[in-house]
Amino acid sequence: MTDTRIDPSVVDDRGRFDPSTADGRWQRAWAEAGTFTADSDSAKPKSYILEMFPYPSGRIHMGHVRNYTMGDVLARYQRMQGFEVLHPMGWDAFGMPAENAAMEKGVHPGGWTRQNIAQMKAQLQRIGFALDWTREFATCDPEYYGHEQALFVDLYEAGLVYRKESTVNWDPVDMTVLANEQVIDGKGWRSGAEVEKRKLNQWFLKITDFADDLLEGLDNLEDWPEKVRLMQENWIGKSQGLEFSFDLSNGDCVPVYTTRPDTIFGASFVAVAADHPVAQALAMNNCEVASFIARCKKGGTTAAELETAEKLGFDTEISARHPLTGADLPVYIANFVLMDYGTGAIMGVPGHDQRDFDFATKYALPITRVVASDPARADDPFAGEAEAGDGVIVNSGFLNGMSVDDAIQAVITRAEGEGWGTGRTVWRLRDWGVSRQRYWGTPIPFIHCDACGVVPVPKAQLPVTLPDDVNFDIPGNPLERHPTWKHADCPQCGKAARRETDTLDTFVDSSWYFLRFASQPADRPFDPEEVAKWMPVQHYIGGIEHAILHLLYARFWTRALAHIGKITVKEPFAALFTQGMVTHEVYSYVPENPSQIAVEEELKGNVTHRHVFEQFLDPSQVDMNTKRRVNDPPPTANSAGVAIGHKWAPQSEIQVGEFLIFPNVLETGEPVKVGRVIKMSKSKKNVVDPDAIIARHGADAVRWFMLSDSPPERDLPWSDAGIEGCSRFVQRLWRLFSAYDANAAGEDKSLDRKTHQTIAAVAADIEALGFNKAVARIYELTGAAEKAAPSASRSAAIRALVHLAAPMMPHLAEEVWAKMGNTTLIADAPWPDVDPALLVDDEVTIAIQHMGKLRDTITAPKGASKDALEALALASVNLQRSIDGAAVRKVIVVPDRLVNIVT
RNA sequence: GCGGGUGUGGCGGAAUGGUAGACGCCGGGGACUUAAAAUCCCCUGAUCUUUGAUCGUGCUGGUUCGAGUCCAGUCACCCGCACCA
Repeated sequence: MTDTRIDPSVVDDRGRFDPSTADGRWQRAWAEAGTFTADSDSAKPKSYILEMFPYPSGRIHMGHVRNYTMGDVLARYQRMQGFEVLHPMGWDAFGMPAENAAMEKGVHPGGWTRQNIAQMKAQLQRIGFALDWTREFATCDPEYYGHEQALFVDLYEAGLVYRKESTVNWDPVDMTVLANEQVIDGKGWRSGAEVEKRKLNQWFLKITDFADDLLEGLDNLEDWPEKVRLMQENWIGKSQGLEFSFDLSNGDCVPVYTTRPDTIFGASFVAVAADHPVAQALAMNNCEVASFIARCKKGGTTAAELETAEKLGFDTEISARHPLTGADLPVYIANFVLMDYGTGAIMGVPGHDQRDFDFATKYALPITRVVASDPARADDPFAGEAEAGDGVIVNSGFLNGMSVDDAIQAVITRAEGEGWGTGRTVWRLRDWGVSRQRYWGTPIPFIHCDACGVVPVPKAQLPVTLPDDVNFDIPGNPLERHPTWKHADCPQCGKAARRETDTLDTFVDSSWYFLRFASQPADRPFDPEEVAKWMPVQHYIGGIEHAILHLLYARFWTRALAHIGKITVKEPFAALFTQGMVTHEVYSYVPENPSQIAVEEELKGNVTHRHVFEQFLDPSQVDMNTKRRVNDPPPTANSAGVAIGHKWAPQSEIQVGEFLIFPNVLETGEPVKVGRVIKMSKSKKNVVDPDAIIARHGADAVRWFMLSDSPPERDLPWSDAGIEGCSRFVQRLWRLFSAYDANAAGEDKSLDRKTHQTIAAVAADIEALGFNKAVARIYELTGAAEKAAPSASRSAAIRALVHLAAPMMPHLAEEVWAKMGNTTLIADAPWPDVDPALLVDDEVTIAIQHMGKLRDTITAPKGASKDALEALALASVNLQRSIDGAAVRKVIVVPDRLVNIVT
């Protein structure tokens, strides 16, 4: 335990707690004592608490504050419970925004990133997080990405890295590859040009080698949210299906794969992808086919776009022979069939697949029912959509009457027996493409040699560092056009060769950062023994938006490193928690010109083309204080004294209690439209800057707000009233603590009970991450202690409260702790003990119901017998009035809970 | 389009199938004050014939002595969909 020798005389002793001096004082005290520096050699049990590290965008936002406050409470609580806690912080520092800033502002991505990191670190420190800053790093540090390059080479040598062609979004005007988010409505975000699909040779990681293991591992992740495990399971998408071939009328054959062989009798067409060999062959001497294929190449590459795009088909006039019925099916080239999935060709079963249904409807192809709810309904028509559900097979020869599952097996067995097809397990999961044609990322450490092919850069030459002298005046990859960087000698033959100019997906950086936090030797990525001391992460906290990609990639990367013997853990995160977003109302207005009418129509709810004129407003620009009583005349000036007169619009007023609030622009008095409560985002300007709030209310009030009210997995709506309430509570606790008297005498049994029940409940709530419930209990105990007369019990309650508040409001807790005469830090204090005898009440309230409806409540001793409770209930006047003389048919007694009389 | 989730007072929410609305915010009334701020006390789901009752957890049904909770369907919103992080 650290003796900080705090001089109690420096502690503010006036009426109010003053965060502006206290926050910094305690932040310095923790830093000087090294309170939160994790000791790998400690004999204590270890706990690794981690929140998803931030992208250094420039400013910390409320979402970060919420995320890190939750982790911080856990870290501080676990220290109080006697754990040696590792709670590190770093920066996910590579990525596109730095390059965008470079293009827009002419700054270097590295300089911009470093500056952002410095700013954001200072912001985090002002909130008083219990972080071990000695382990901080950024993924753009060559020391970090150099080790990443070494690991990438290791995986390459283990056969887990390969190259293949794959499709990217290509902007034909900017001559550059676009990220999915840079494609808006199928057009490039800068150029506005229609995006094309283009093939490039790219690097891949063999995540599919681990598909089964990643899937099975989910079963053991009991402390992960069920929904995340389900999402990952569906994403991996293991399915049993049939691969078989159609013989074509032109002599070729087309292999197809289907997960629904049970519906094979319902097939009414065959469709191939635009870049399928059959389509390509036709295009050679048919320009109609060629132009159709070119049309299919337009548009973006995302699943959502592909699946919502209009279904387009081209009838090749080739026919395919159905292997069971012998029927001739038309063969189409279709834009919704993808070469990357399965075999690049499908059998179309319109009755039982929505995409096929849409396609068949458009091209007037037959739609046959082969699955029905009941054999008698074999010829029911379709209600305008496909039926993908379960049922009984009909109109299907030897399959009739079977269940879907049995029919799948029966078709596979028959196909294998007759030799025209084979059962196959396939995965929806695809290998992970890690190539990015960008500058600001980890260079892929390979050299292309005309003689030796692709050769890894020898470990001794790592890191391959990024050149600093680059410019972003023109689009495209600066590494590609750098005058010297890409010229290197082949490590094998020594001849002139070329460096790989692709960089790694930033998801690679975040797939092993937690290992580097646990151990950071200079000469290796990590030390396996040190890693084993801390891993797996005991609590991993971050946004639900990472439910699939980041978490699956990190699970894969950890397995891959275990596979090549680098570490012993396979599963990186023992428990996962996904927190909700911080949201805020959106404020907007339409300037007086060009159209006042548009405002009024909008305010009346008649939506117009407002978006053309709509201006979003920062919450600080909006006046929410101009109000009047319902029967008062309209306001003539806003709260800043600006005349509003004709600008006042009755439709824009919001009723709150007896008042009508007129939201308006502070500076001009223009009426403001208060929109929906959505995630804080720069584009909607509904952001609240944590710094301004901390400056005004102190770190503890902000932390308290982040934990209060909303369950942590749900969205938290920011409100000024809410933060003010939190700020008041900080002062209220301070006043209560000021009333502390170490020498008070006397016992208050019921307060003792409340104190011990609260200690136990708050501990349980924190362990279950139910921070909002822990907060409510602290409010209750605070209220009870305020109302109680001075006594030893009351002093004990106040002492307990200081401990309970310590993980949540650490600055206030330290201040009070010092005022109480302690010379140690409460951050080092143990969590208070609970007396089990005080956890149970001796009296309980029993609900008395008649036919399940509450009629009365009574107080009874805990553990009273069923007979006694029944007798007490029947004695109730209210109950007897409700029964009104009817015969009692049944009495249900739930001990210590209720009695229900059934008549 | 596909996969996953959420829905309870004016607002955020609480509630092992067992008293719906704990706790907080907002609002109202009062105390203290020359006044204000701060603080403290009381009230605060709706309706009605108000010592009491009826209704009420997105919507429609079902199971149960009893449903916010379980089941079926439905609507709305949110997250993800492989190059945003």
